[in-house]
Amino acid sequence: MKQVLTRVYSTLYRHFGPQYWWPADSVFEIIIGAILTQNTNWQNVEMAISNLRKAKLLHAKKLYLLKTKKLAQLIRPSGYYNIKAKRLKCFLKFLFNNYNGSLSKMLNKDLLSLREELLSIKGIGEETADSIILYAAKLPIFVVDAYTKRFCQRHRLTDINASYAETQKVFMDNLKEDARLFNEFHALLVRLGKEFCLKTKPKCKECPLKN
DNA sequence: TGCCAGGCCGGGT
DNA sequence: ACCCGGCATGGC
Repeated sequence: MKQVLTRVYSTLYRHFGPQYWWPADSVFEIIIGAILTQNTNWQNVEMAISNLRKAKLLHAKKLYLLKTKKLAQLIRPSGYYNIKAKRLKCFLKFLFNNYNGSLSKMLNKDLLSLREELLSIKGIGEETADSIILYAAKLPIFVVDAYTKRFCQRHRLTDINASYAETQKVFMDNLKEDARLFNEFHALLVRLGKEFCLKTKPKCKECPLKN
């Protein structure tokens, strides 16, 4: 298994090169994006974030003070905008109630404590929490998303209905515990997924892993 | 034009 | 402990 993963990683890296994830200008933007991208095309998320940027609202305090209704309208292109506005507000309430709005204070703790805290916030599940831990806090946890699961299922690294935790374990038990590696590997799987074999209807013609 | 996208929650078995 | 419906836009 270790060798399989190593070969997959090096093949993808050779093919695509570094992905420079997470695509965002700030830690705050990473977290907002992580919530907005739940079951949503990243292109739509970019439109929503662009709206916030144009309105100069990409700051914790500003969003914290913004009415939920107004926030919902701004993030409309990301879909599920009512529920996502509530989720963003829920996160911001947590941030201000517990850390006086300081992201660095919130993120500056050990991985398991941070994960537990994030999961206690309504609207933040395992993937969103792990994305924040890996890409915002830069701590070594492997992010499992739809592409990651499909990858593991189709390559028989897990069984067909493996849980989030089981899928995550495949990577974490067989790779060096290294945030930089986890970052690049997950980003490469998403890149592969968007372009080739990990869509719900796979198009594997030119998949880099074909051999 | 219908289907899909970088999930999560709440209520029901 | 799982399973399912609901949430919604924009792109192809």
